[in-house]
Amino acid sequence: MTRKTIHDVARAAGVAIKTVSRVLNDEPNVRPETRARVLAAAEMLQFQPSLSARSLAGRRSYLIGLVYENPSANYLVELQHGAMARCRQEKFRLFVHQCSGRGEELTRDVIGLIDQTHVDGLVVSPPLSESAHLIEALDQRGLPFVRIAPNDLKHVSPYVDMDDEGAAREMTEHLIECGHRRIGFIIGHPNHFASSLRLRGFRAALERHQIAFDPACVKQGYFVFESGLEAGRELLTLPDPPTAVFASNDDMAAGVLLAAHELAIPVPQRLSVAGFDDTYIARIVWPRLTTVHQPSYDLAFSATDLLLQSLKSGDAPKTARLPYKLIRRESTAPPAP
Amino acid sequence: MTRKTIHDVARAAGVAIKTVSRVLNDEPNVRPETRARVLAAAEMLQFQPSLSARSLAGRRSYLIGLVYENPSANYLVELQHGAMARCRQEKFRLFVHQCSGRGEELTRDVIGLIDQTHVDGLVVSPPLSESAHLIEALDQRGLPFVRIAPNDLKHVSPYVDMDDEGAAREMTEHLIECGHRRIGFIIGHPNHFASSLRLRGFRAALERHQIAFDPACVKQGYFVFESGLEAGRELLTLPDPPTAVFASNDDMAAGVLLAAHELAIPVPQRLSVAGFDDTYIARIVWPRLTTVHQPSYDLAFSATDLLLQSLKSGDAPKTARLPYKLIRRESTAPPAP
DNA sequence: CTGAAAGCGCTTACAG
DNA sequence: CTGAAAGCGCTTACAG
Repeated sequence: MTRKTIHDVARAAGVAIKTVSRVLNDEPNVRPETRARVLAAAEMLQFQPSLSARSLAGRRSYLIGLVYENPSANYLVELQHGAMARCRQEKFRLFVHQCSGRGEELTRDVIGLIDQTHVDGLVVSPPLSESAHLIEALDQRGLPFVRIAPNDLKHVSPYVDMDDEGAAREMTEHLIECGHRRIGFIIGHPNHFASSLRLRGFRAALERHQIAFDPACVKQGYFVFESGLEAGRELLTLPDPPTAVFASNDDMAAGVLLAAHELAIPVPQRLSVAGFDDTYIARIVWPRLTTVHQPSYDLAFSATDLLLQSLKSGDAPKTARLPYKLIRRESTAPPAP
Repeated sequence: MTRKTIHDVARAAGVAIKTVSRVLNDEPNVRPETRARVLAAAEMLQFQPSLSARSLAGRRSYLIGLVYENPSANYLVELQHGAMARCRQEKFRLFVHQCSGRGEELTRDVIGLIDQTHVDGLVVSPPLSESAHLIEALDQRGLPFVRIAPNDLKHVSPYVDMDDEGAAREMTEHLIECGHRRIGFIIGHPNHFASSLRLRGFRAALERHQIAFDPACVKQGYFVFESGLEAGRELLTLPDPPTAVFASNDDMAAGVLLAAHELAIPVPQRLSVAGFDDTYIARIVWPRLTTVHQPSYDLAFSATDLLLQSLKSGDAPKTARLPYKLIRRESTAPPAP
């Protein structure tokens, strides 16, 4: 059962390999009936063009890379599947690549990926999308790439993002409207630009409602469960503890929930907890989390879409801002009287 | 900044390209000093061999495929990273591929992946590792593959697994030793062979301790949270509800936890809940889950290792059985008096 | 609208 | 121990 080649198809269809190539690549200048004959032959032989041959001969590999660092599993899988789904529509394949290192080492790692695999372009997820060193190297390399949730919006490369600041502001206002005045906040990982945007949104809501910002109510977290647990413990054992805590992602919010349970503080009766992202865990913890739905799948799908478009047209880069959505569940409520 | 080729390296080192090729592939018959010269030149030029060229010219692509269907995010990411880690050690790259369809359609999907990407071998995760149609097609194709947790242990291809039955038996005995006599069980997805193994282990423990098996206490689940929630509600509203529930994975156990919370049944005081897998969620729900640690990362690492070995040697296939571990946390305790 | 030739960057099979 | 030639399966650039 040896692999069929373009020659087999050409022979079966009674044409030259160039014609087969034309049909397969949807190039013009093939008579409809010739095209049909080639297609039939390819179908009959179950022909699959060799990616390596295409990649070596042509200037395109039909391969796209998705690079990431160390996001939470749920977020990562959504990114992957969003990007894969878009690739599949165009017969592209996706290389997912977990990067290592920072700065120069990171850049070397990614450039190595590019040189070895000949990917046509890259989808760069946060926080890699914020690495100035990497972005510069990619620029210099001339390889098309699209960033997800970047920090530098003035850069020429396409990107997709959501309004992190607005979403955080809206969530904070939800808590304020519930009647909370003393609200704790857990900042995300310092390497993620989104962290500062979410903090900014939180502060903006306080200001708008003329609630004083109390630094004691703000803790640094790292987007992981344990950091939320720890911050939660600290906040809830404050002399004057907050009646609500807004964590910058769901994992940390789950940590706050556990801290509350440990301290036998009922949620939401005596404490409201809000998260961010609306990942799987927001729906499986108890009580289920009020959170901001971040469209991770769509962000990746859309980023891949922009990448594919720019590969086709070489056009001016575009951007896309995707909508978020406040999801109210059982973890938030008015404070106890 | 055009890509460096083997010719550039050959020129810089003053040798023929064949010699560069030898050095890069660790072939014998190169004088140490020649080798050193080539290595230095490659390093200086930051040379990265083209995967497509290697793949097209040689019989190896240095590419491995990890195929999966639709596992939970945490499990999937562990598999991916385990396989990637082993690949990286050998300068292989990993293609992760989410399969679609069943039976013939599935097979076509995977064969398409093979034909297009020229992967050297496949790591086949459950439940694909149980698809007779796929396995047969792979056999016929002559492509090396390693199965994770297969159902057919007599097949000649290598596999890795863990003792699902023994683990389930041990967990059930833990509950029995706590003093539980009426124990609910939630079966995993019917397409997964592990589901029946875990059920078998559960029943074996009951028998061993002469506890009657009550079909009313056993519910069918599908390895997803919602199915655990539903099964949990049914079990806990039984006229004579169980004092402990053993779910075949953590996601479903989290569902049982939520059902208990809804019904205001304190865990573990009035209900013990046990899971299986020890994924991330086991540590973030409340109370944290007593569960079986399934070595997913290691399973994938080990599967990839077997695959790489068989690619090198063409040797007789091997198998590996990895150890599991009972993890006791706060969700299980003796029943209320 | 169609095709014959050259070449992508490597490895294989062979020669020395 | 080292190298010159042929070829992997496609696409590019060109010719008709």
